[in-house]
Amino acid sequence: MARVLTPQAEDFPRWYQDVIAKAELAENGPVRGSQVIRPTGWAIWERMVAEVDLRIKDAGAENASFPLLIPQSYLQREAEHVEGFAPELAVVTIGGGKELDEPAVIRPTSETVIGEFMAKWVQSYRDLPLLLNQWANVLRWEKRTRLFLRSSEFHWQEGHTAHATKDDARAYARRILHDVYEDFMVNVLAIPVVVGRKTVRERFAGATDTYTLEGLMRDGKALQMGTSHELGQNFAKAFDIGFLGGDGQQHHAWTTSWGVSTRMVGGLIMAHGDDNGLRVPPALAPVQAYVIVVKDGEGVAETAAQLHEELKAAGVRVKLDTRTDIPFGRRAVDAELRGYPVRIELGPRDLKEGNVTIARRVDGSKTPVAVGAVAKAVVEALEADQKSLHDAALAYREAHTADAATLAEAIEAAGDGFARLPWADCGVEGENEANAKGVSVRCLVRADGSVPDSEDEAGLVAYLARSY
RNA sequence: CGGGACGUGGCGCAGCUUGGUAGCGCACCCGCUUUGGGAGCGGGGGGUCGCAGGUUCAAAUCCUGUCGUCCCGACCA
Repeated sequence: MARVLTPQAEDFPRWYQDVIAKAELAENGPVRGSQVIRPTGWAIWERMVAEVDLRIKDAGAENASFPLLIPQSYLQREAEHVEGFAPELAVVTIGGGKELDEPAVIRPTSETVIGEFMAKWVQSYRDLPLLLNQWANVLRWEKRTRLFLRSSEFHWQEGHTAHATKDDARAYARRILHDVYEDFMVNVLAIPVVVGRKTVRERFAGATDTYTLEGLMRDGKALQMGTSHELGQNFAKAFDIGFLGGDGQQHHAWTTSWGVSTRMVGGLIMAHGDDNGLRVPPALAPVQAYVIVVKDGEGVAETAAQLHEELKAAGVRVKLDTRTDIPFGRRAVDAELRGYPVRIELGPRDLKEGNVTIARRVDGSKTPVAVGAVAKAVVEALEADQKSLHDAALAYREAHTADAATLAEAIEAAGDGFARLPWADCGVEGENEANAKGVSVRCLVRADGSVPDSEDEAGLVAYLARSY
């Protein structure tokens, strides 16, 4: 077979670009750092949106929409926040041909505008918690961009909540972290993640606590797949989000923010993809089953249409391909590039036996199945492949996670995956030293794997890795 | 923003050293033959060589600048 993609082992970054180009997921836009997400890529994102949105609503948050343009002065109200974002802001200074009295920044994130409105909407402790989310695009003038992983403009979901107490805010930030993000990543994306706490150095600008979910890509580098922050009372004070408590006193609210972005598409590609292209977990896949007519013949088109309907009725997301004017090999390779989990191949040869061929993307297997048994076989295959994709990713991560006794050892081990090192043996100095060598502390976790309340807790373990 | 590489039809590249006005593979269109892993043969369309200057009778080839892309590093979802 002709070589379609650069093999991962030969040049991983090149492989990544090849997959995106050949599977027609996305390409660069005309302005540097911008990206065009093509239908195949956007369909994947839409599925992510659907699954995450469902979980966000289960967690009680409501969707709303806030403006793209934010008065520049808003950003300046929270000292660390401005400092963190100032270098990457795009600022609109002219509108309708006239210089604006106050420049407006294109949102890099919406803590500030949303804070302004929360202040209006929250008066009493009875107005809390206020649980908001918006699906939006944001813009950060990135210096070095990569499709999906880091583009200037990207799409995401940003949740913003206000609570009466610190404990309630913390509980909610953690709830999102586990019940929305971790659940989605593990059960839908089939990507095992290390869930932990960011060090002060890696914390979000303006947050008091930042939590993260770190995935391991097939080149041994870590990817931050999502974050959830406790903002303490920083933004509440800056925007005067105050409320009258049951005690008759005025209090500042405690706020949180949390987000996942189109970066997850990049994570999906790099966590599961192989030398034949993308492998999309069935639970996520926009196209789970691909009915493909290999060759025309007696009753072939009819059976294909019938299977298409049957699978649809069985709740499978299915696509029918009857384009016999395009060689079969090309269509099969395309389907593999796009990572469709299951292909149902049929032509005269199969039908003569009363069979079709079920080809599975995960392991490349092909099995003849009786026409009448297709729906059941497909559903079973989808379920099994969801699991095997996850198990393979988990096995990969375990094989690429090393326990290190010293910082030097950890930096060495981080060349090929996660290195675990007691935080006590690393510390801020160790973190700086590792950073100088291209290795960062991805997060801190407790010995039992749970998420710490503070980085000063005893017995914490640091996960170090090279990262995207 | 620092270091390196590179910009030539949609994609991948050759041509540049030794200036003379553009070529190959894939893709695309038409026809026939094909169709069980990116089909074969024949015919055809498409680029002025990232952009802007300069040198020259003449520039894809030389010089300057600029923009962009990719890789590595500093910063981020």
